[in-house]
Amino acid sequence: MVLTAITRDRWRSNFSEWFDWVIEEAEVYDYGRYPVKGMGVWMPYGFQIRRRVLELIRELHDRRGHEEVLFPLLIPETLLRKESEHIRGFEDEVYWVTHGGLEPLDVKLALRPTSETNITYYESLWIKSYKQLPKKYYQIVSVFRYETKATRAMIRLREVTTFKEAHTIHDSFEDSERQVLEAIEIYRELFDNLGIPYVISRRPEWDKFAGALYTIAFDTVMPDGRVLQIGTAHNLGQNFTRAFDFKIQLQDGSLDYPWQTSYGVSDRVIATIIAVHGDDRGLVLPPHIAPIQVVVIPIPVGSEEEKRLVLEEARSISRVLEERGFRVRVDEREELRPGAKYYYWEARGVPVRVDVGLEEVKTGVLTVVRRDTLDRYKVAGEELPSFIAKLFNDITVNIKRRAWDYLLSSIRRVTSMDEAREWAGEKRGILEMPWCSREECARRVEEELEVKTLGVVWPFEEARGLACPICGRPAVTWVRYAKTY
RNA sequence: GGGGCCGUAGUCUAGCCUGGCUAGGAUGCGGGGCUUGGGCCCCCGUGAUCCCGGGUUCAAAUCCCGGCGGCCCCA
Repeated sequence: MVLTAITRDRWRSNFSEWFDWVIEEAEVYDYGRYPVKGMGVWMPYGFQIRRRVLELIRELHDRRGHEEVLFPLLIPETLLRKESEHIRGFEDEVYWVTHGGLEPLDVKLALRPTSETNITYYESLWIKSYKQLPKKYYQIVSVFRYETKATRAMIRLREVTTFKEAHTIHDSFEDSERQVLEAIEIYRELFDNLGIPYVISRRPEWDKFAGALYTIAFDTVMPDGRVLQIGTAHNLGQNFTRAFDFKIQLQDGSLDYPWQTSYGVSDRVIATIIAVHGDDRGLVLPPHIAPIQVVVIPIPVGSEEEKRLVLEEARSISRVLEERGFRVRVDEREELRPGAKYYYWEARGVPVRVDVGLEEVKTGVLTVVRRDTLDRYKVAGEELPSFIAKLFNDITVNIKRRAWDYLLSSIRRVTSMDEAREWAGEKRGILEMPWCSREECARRVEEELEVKTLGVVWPFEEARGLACPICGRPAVTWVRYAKTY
């Protein structure tokens, strides 16, 4: 009866294949069949997961005074080219609309790769005074990037269908700095809420957002040991407002360019929920975002009368749980046997299962199984709602701790290149080394270990008394490297 | 940026090298029977412009060229 230990062998050793399998098996996202590279379809079950994540994102922004807006998808070339660093960073991956019907357009139209330019244009029309600031806008939209590298479902797309981009504007540099901190707090809260572990790094100069003063990034470690960027926050300084010649009146009556920040998260948040919590049987969803939180499986055995009793009991349990606010489904399908249903709902990550057979009907004691560990419990019927509520909490805590344990065990802090080379032999996770902060040294490490620089540990951490393992100069801080997606 | 592998029912796959028969199987789906405490079994049925376009040939899923798409490795 108990062949219910969870395994994560495929999850760990064959992550790409596992990921493609799970999003299809759980009917989250149909990828690879659409006749345009890098584009996929959110299926009903996946859409519901996505919707709950978006609700959370909206709540976190709204609570802190952000206002949701919706800007046009098409950005004329003239706007996109206003800020020179910005266009240089995006130029080779922009999709262009060049025709209206058969007519070639005078001004090409970009499918937005991001919206700094058209939003700044409107801000310059709307905002005239420091009294209107700070202003915090956000939108959740599709963005397009003509990726030339291999695309992957939900992780590297040409149409990013779920891009939450926030754009803020301030009357001083200090206030924009405070805003970057708020952005970091929002993302901490978002990822903590979803049980997603992360490290925060300040990206190196050569890898910051095109047009920004600097970029703070959230990264996580995938089961295969490669690192995925899951959120970024940029201080844009006055770069865009200068480019748009956008000035406001300050308290002392003078005119100056306002300061901006922008920060974003994408489909990758959902991909990460799937990746960090899943196992060889499929999804493991945090209860608060699971479309179905409890599935009741009737086990119809015996006489017709006994089958009827079992089904009625299953329905009655479902009603009670629904009244308590749980999202419940009774799987009454007659063509599937209970075992097949277990696999079905486990693949979809339903947090809790309740089995109802003749035994349960007779004794009033129910069999409850939690998805994250597959542990079984015997629970008296009247205690079921409170038991499940507590179980949700346990599951949330357990999967978060498990994910954090994995991330923390993937970080290796070293002080010499010998140790770094040893780490590179395994190529799993994140390497942290003292750094003199010169690009030259980081580039040497990138080249020798075949990694990318994630950036310096944020918040800033002194590397007291240590030397840069490359040049031997005194180290200023700690820097992170990893193989990335 | 460079290299390699691959594309056959919804899905997975055999056949391709060595061109020729009704493109075979599994799974799924529809119907029927039997069953139901961890992916039951049996019968019948259904489903493929063999990715697209061009070429070679009496004949192309198979060989050649181009495109589109997917996966992997290296920089």
